[in-house]
Amino acid sequence: MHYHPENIEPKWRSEWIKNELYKVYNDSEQPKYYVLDMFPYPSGAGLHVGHPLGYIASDIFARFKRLKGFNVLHPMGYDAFGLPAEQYAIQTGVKPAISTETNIKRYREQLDNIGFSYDWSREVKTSDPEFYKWTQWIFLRLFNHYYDNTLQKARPISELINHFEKNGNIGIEAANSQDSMFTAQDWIAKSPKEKDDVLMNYRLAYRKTGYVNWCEALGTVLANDEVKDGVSERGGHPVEKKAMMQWSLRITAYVERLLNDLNTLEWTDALKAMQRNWIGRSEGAKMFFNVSDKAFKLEIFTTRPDTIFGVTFMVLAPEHEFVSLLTIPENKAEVDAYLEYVKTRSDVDRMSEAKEVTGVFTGSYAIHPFTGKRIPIWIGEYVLIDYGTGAIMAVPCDDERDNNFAKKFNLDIIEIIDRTEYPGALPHSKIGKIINSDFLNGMDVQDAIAFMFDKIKSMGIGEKKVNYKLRDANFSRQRYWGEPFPIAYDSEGVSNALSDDQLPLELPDLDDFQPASGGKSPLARVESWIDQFNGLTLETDTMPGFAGSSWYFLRYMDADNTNEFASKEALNYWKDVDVYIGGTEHAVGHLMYSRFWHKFLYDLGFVPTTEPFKKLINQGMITAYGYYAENLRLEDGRMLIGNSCDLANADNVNVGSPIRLAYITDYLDPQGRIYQQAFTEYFNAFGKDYFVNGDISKYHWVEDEKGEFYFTVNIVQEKMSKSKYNVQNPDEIVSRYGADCFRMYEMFLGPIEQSKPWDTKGIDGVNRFLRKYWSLYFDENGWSVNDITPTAEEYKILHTTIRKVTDDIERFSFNTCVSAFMMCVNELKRLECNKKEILNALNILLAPFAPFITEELNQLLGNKDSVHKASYPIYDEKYLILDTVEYPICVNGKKRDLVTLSSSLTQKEIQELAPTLGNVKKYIEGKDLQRIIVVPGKMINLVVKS
RNA sequence: GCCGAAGUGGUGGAAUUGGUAGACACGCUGGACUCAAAAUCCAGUGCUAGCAAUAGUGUGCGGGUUCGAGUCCCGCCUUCGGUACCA
Repeated sequence: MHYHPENIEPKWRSEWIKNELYKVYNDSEQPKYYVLDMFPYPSGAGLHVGHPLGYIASDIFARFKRLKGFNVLHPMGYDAFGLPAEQYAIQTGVKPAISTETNIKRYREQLDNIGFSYDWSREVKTSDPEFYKWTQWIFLRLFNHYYDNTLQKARPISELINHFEKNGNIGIEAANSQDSMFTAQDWIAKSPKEKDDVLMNYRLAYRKTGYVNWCEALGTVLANDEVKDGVSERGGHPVEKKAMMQWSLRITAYVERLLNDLNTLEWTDALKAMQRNWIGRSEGAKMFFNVSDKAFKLEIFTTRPDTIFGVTFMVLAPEHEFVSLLTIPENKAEVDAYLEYVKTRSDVDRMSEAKEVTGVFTGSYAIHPFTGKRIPIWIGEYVLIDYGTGAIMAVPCDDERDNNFAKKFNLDIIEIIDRTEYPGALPHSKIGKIINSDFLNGMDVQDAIAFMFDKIKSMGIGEKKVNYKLRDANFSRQRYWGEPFPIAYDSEGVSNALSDDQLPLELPDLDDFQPASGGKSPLARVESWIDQFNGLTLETDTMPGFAGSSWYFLRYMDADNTNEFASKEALNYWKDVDVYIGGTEHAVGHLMYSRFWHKFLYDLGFVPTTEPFKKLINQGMITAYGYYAENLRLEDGRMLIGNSCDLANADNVNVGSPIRLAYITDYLDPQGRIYQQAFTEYFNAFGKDYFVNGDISKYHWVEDEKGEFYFTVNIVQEKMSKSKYNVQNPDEIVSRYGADCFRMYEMFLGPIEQSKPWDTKGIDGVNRFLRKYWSLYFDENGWSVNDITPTAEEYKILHTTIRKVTDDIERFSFNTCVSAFMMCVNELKRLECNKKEILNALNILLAPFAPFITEELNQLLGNKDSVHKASYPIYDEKYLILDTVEYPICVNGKKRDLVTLSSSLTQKEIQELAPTLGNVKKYIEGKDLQRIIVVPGKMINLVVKS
């Protein structure tokens, strides 16, 4: 009898489905446990070996918890809205709904192959109207609430309107996007459109014109976390700042709670740090500067009010609203030219090149609040419009950027900090003594900061203020494949929320997915859809990918509910996610938005917890090796330069940048076969095919004096992705070795939170283990398990393994679990142990890792019920105790000898006994024995002075 | 630059609170079985010296604390991840 997974696995797969083995009920008496995976985007490439890493870990954990007696919710679904499906539709005409369905089917097959214990009756798809009905429903609640800063809670917008009618906005402490005051009379006098505009300043989901990340290539706006290094996360297209009317979510209202509640979470420090970083809290002061000959004041934010006497100029962001007001006629031409120049620069330009200092003088002056001096007001792109107030007071002596700016444009620099008494202090650090600063002279920097907070407050020119890097989340996408906004506008442009019974507002069926003119979504062309609510015009933007993913984990709790997103009972029973497993790539996007939505739903009384994910495990990426040729020279001496990521811009790439190796399909050889030859040689060296993802003719050829062909190879680890053609498919491994082997091998690779390159060279070891495990149950005559009572040694092996595996699963150390199983089986094999009591317990122990082989053996062992419904074995200390223990004898920490002692001896007894032992005596004879250190079970250490 | 994580054999990695470093596996070497191969099994395998027992040495580098340091402290180096004209 040999181990044949291909005979075992399909059988149990269908058996489990038939018996609804993994169905979970909400009315259990058992304690609940919620184990969740970050649901995948069903891409056309299918699952690769990286996806299941986290899924396998969570599946093992879920199965373990089930065997431990918990009612475990372990669901799966699909983040089914998104750009790739729509891009695909534009290219091929296949409708996103269709391609998404196809991809989901494929994902499901692949997932089923691996033997996950998901309760598929709770499956969710964010693109399903029955699901996005509730996404829209939550959006409407966000739209209809504002954030009360005093209560630190979301409140209905109707309360705010009541207040406006009685008192205007006087006495309102709310998160808002403006702070001009109005009275009750002002409010009543406003037109509906004006009222709508005012309310937009308070709503948690609101519309405003702002500078957004516009991606021309994708034809849509992106959120900050969807932009990486100045290009779009999806596709790597350039992104520019553009002023547009957009929906936003007021996540900044929750910023303090999002920051403080991090302390309550069992997340890694790294991840919490990322979130803190993204939130970017900094304490400082806002200050107002009078402007010469102008009625308005200029507001700035600074963390260093102590440096006020070092201020020699001011700088505004180019987009600042005062730019035109402050530009004097003589400087207008120059300023306009500068603004024009700034407009042409994308984010990549601003980031990539060496920091070049640019700016222009407006011609206006601010007045220094203490010295009364005139301070020139400049415009510079290093000041960002969306941080602080978009304007700064420049202190060139103590800020590197201000310093560079001052040097470039010959502006004054006044030294105001003396660090000579603090030799270790770095320049620009908050350490030193203030000089040249009137009443601040001689003060310590820290004291001066505190002093200035009070000073500016008492003078009425400013006050303490906390600033954040976190911005409100851009929530509009000019795309088709997303949730439509349940918002319609009247002829005045006043926004109207649809009523709950009009939900879901479904996407219309479409044939043409090209963006509509004016940077609008394809929906803008579908008049019948836009005008379906008589007289009103529907919003044509759709929600971004993170809309559905911000709350999907709640839907699993009660996935079929048609009256609520989930019932109160379900929400109160399952509460929150106990363990959430997923990649770090969602550290600041999905995880931040989910926390925000969850807190909002908590404020409204829908969910019982303030945080959605108690514990978070970050699985590392499974990477692939990427082979890049560097300095690839051809036989005629010319050098091939290029960069696979952006072939269109290959001309701009520097010599030496890596080129992705490519197998050329439509190779345009400019001269002859020689180039073809060069590539072929390279590829043969690796015995693999590579594909070029662009047109070879766009590479740039450079002359070189040497007539040799050579290259250097750079091997890097990189993300698996379809675009890199390095995807490893799990199905091949499963069909060759079986799902059990695949699961255990992925766990055996190393700690789950670590990134590691995919490599199959160790898989035989795991396969050998499974065969060895199987062979414990059989001999040459077949089934050989017997009922003989196990020996003490056999019990010891079993119980050591139970203890090790139980502890290691709890701390998500699955690779060491696999090692423990291997060691256990090796030992049992050595003892030729085929006793039922041992094997039955071991089989349950192994079940979470290898569900198929254990289920088969469980049946052969004569157990009627599934092994996945068994009770997890508990280890018993009594089996771990040995009669004798071999102690190493160490002298001053160095191992010298061994001594065998009874295991019943206490630490103290050994300490007293040790000097009398013969083989200890010889080490202490003639020496000065200071003391004896006994580590029970580990060692006896003699501390001697020689 | 700043924040975070990590550096251990030829390789992946183990060592849970400071206590025999290298578990478990891959690979490699030798052997058994076989006409042969595959598979399987047995033995060896950090490095240096030695036929060997054994001795010395050894967890990125340099110091320190300790009877004892991969683990703790101080100062560096390297790699990876995040982030950046954030005032």
